[in-house]
Amino acid sequence: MTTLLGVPEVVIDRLPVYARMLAILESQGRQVVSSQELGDELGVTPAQIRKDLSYFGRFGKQGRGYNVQHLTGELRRILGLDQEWTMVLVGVGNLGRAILSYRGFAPEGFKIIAAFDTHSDTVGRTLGGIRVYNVKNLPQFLKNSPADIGIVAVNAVAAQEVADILVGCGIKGLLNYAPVALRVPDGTQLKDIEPVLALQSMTYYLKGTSP
Amino acid sequence: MTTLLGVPEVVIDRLPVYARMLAILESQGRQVVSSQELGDELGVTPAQIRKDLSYFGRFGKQGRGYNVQHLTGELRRILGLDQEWTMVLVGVGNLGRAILSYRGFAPEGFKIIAAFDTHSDTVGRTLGGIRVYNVKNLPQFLKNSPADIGIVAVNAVAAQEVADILVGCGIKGLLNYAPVALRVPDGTQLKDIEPVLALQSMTYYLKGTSP
DNA sequence: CCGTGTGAACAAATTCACAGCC
DNA sequence: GGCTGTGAATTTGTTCACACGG
Repeated sequence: MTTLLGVPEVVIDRLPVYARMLAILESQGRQVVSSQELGDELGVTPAQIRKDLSYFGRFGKQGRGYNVQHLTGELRRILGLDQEWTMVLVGVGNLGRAILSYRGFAPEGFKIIAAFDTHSDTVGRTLGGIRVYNVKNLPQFLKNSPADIGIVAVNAVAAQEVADILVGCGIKGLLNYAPVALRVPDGTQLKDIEPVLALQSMTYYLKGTSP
Repeated sequence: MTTLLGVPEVVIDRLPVYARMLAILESQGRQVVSSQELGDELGVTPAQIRKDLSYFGRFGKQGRGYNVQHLTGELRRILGLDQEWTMVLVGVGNLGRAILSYRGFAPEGFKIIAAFDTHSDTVGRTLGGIRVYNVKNLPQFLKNSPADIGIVAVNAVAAQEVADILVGCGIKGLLNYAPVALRVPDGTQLKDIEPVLALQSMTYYLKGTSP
């Protein structure tokens, strides 16, 4: 038992992992799963799964485990995945175009509704079914069609400025692909996608290994 | 003072962030920086920076701070960024092609030397300057040209099989773009790039916000 | 029995606070 | 006076272990 606020962020970060595995089990027709089995699949201790879930309620049955379908639904509800989320993309260079053509967002309910750039050669085009507008029109656009999340896909130099614009338009969640530490106000969610940082910490452990 | 092993992983994960900021300061001609200033830039407490650095040595001067150029070099050496790292990519679909054309790896010393797929229409082609081979030839290729890191860019279903092949060929580091929890043996480094998981935990905090 | 839910015990990480040196 | 480096204190997170219900 814990208040709705005050759930550690690490716990929130693990819930989507559980939800994803549960969805797989559900698609396989699995009815029930124990924290032990789920932990084995994910490389996590059963105690951690039970403790994480206990922040939100009592979803299991002693002696049996968790009903897969029910728990999947509960987690999706807790995470807010029972609704569709709208996103705008800023930066339609190489990286931005790759994000526009990425097929992984839509099936999970994340929908890019528009893209923005400054280059006159991309503005006005339609890429991957998404219209590209001049970034000047971003505030106006968001006034008419509010979006939940902004994707920052510009270079490192422009990223902070773009983040500030998005935040200024009322966007409360940023997914940042630019290799820079963005500063956002309290209450704004920021998640970084940083393959280079991931590699740069990995190499610390690879140093001792035979090449 | 601490042994070379036993540095917490969270610390290792922060070092590249420090190194990146220091490189920016260095390029601006900055000579000296304090933990306070560095922390302000990155949104991190000065105490954390000092404690993190203290695992590896004494790099600062009391009353002054850290020599930017020296500390940058030390961090790059600690992380193993003073050498070039070679990578092979497996999976040349939409996502794989985006990774091949990503311009962020090379300047940091991460070089993709070959790509692999099963589809006969991509095998044999050259994309972004990288030759695409049949995945059957992966073990043979790595025997001749060992690589440090494997990039997994296949779909979720094939990802574990690909990971097993790479690990079987002696690869000790995996960068996984597939939306699945891979299982790798102890001693193998695994880093996941998971934009969807990032979004799915972000929505927990966005739920309470006005749309 | 089995497996959850959970307080208690433990471990890890962060922050404090200050001695010591520039 | 300013700022590092670091033990100690504190906070945060994980694991244990067992009472209880199915």
